Amino acid sequence: MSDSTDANLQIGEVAERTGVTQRTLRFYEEKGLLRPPTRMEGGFRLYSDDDVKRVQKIRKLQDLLGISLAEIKEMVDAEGILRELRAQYRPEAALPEKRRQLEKAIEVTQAQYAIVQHKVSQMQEMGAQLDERLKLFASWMKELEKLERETAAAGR
Amino acid sequence: MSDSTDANLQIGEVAERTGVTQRTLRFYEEKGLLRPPTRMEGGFRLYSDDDVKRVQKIRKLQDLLGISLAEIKEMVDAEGILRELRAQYRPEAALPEKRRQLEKAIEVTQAQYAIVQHKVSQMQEMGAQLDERLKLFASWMKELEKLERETAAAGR
DNA sequence: TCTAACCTTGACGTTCCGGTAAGGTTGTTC
DNA sequence: GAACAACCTTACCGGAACGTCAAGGTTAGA
Repeated sequence: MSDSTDANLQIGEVAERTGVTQRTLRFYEEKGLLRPPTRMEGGFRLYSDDDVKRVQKIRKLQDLLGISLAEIKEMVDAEGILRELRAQYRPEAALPEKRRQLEKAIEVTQAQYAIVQHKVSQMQEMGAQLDERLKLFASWMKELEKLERETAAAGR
Repeated sequence: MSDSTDANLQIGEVAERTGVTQRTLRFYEEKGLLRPPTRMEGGFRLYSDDDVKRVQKIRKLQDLLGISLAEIKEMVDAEGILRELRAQYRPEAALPEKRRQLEKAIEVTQAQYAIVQHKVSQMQEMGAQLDERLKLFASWMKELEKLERETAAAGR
């Protein structure tokens, strides 16, 4: 079984895999969205596959939901809790602590779900409007073409 | 029939109706997203109902599609063309010009439609994942509660 | 006429990075 | 083992899309 936390990717590799710039990866680190990676002797950053996944998650949340990095941090931190919960499932002790973590994760996930549902319905509405408009344009275009043919025939 | 281009709203009114700040309205004007409004003698800006609608359109595009103001400008300009086409429908003259405008409007609208469809499907996928996760959380929660009850019973 | 509420134009601050500079590290080749 | 390209480091400036004062002008009502 592979330890998925072994860090062996340099920043360039991660940038390529995730489609973000090295600048962005350092920025996320600065803002606490990525844990400070381990370093080589010379100071080069070393990332793990988990880091790659985390970056991909961040980008998806940004792209689809269009929310701030601060909010995204809350969400991905909740993901971290999920991993923790799953990993040490279950030491039987510290039940109240686990319960709080789980409640927090549920809360964040529900909020995220609500945003998604809301946006989906808004966008479907928008899509319908655009579709109608395209049909209108198509009919206008036919009108125009007819007029053009008539003009051409008259001018002949 | 009311001339919808009569400008009688001050910037504060418009800000309130649209939910954006006055700063944002001035910024949109600066960037060409809103036509420079007429002014009162003292220099106060006067907006029309059409301006309000335009601002609402801009915000919706930004919020739902998360695209740049430059791209939004293209889209709302295309809307303007639509209004023009509809208004002077049809002076019979300048057909090639009209055709080009219409083609541009169709192109922009189709691009917008494609973005919407793509995002909708991505978000639906995300919604499904979140739903699954919530179910998982719910089952964990039940587990936790069972453990708590057992612990309480043993400690009694 | 005076005052509260509203507006004006700056100018600087913030978020989320992109670009570029000036220099250190790594790995390969001669 | 010295050179060299490719890769990395920190650091700082720039831009988009505004937020937030600041200092003063305008309007409408008492």
